[in-house]
Amino acid sequence: MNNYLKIVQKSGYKLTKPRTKIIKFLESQSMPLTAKSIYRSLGYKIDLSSIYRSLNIFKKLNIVFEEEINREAYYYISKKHHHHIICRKCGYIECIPCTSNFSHVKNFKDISHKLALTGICSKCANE
Amino acid sequence: MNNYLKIVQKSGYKLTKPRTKIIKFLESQSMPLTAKSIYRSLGYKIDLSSIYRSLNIFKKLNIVFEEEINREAYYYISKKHHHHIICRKCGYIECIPCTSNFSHVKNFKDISHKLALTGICSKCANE
DNA sequence: TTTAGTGCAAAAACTTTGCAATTTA
DNA sequence: TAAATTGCAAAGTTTTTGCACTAAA
Repeated sequence: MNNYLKIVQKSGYKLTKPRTKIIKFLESQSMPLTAKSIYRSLGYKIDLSSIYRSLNIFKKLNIVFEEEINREAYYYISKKHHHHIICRKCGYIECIPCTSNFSHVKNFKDISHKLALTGICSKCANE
Repeated sequence: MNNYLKIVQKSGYKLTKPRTKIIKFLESQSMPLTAKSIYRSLGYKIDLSSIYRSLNIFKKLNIVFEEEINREAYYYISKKHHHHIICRKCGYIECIPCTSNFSHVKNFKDISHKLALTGICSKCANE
């Protein structure tokens, strides 16, 4: 069985149809998406509140990662946390590997971070 | 006159009492604050919508910088952009200088970034 | 005096929650 | 069959907006 689904099940959560559909859909996507766009992509069949509930569980399990863009949460499924840069003009997105673990920050343990990157992509810059 | 106030005025904005109060208050604070906590700190006398409007102007003028924590906007006044790390247990905040300009990210120009850092402070870690 | 800014009330947008009905294990 | 999960409706938050009144230049 799909690895992510196994993680859900082994963590004591039930493997329901909505959860399975959300995970399979996220696996087919390479870029971060809002809860609403997942809702739309799944044909409005799974309730938005259930999507949020599932995503919150997946976040806890480190299956799904969240980033914030303009005060909106975007979600992506991945084995490892990374970052994205978004074009402020056209919305084009690229992945950026995560380079820093912030180990240079003293006085704090268990540091987690979110990076919101925006810019103007080369296509838009040449227009 | 206060430097920040001068910038507001020279940029063509009127130097109103609410704007002056917000700037002076932010100058007295060393850590980022939400709009609501500014509202509260100013005795609920300046309307929350005016606080948001002012902050949005100050952001444009690069007087005030914004960061997002748990989908909430935090604002701080500063000559230069920097970062903050917040303790997930007690809320204690420390400043972190900004080290990367993301010039290694190719394909994008005019890159701007927001970093949301959380961790467990040494005090909470020893409890 | 003219224009910009404020306060108020209401709206908009995103996310969470309570609860009865349904599904999983 | 017991317990967890879903859908629905409603509420909660944060942020924005329209408009008449007020204040700054």
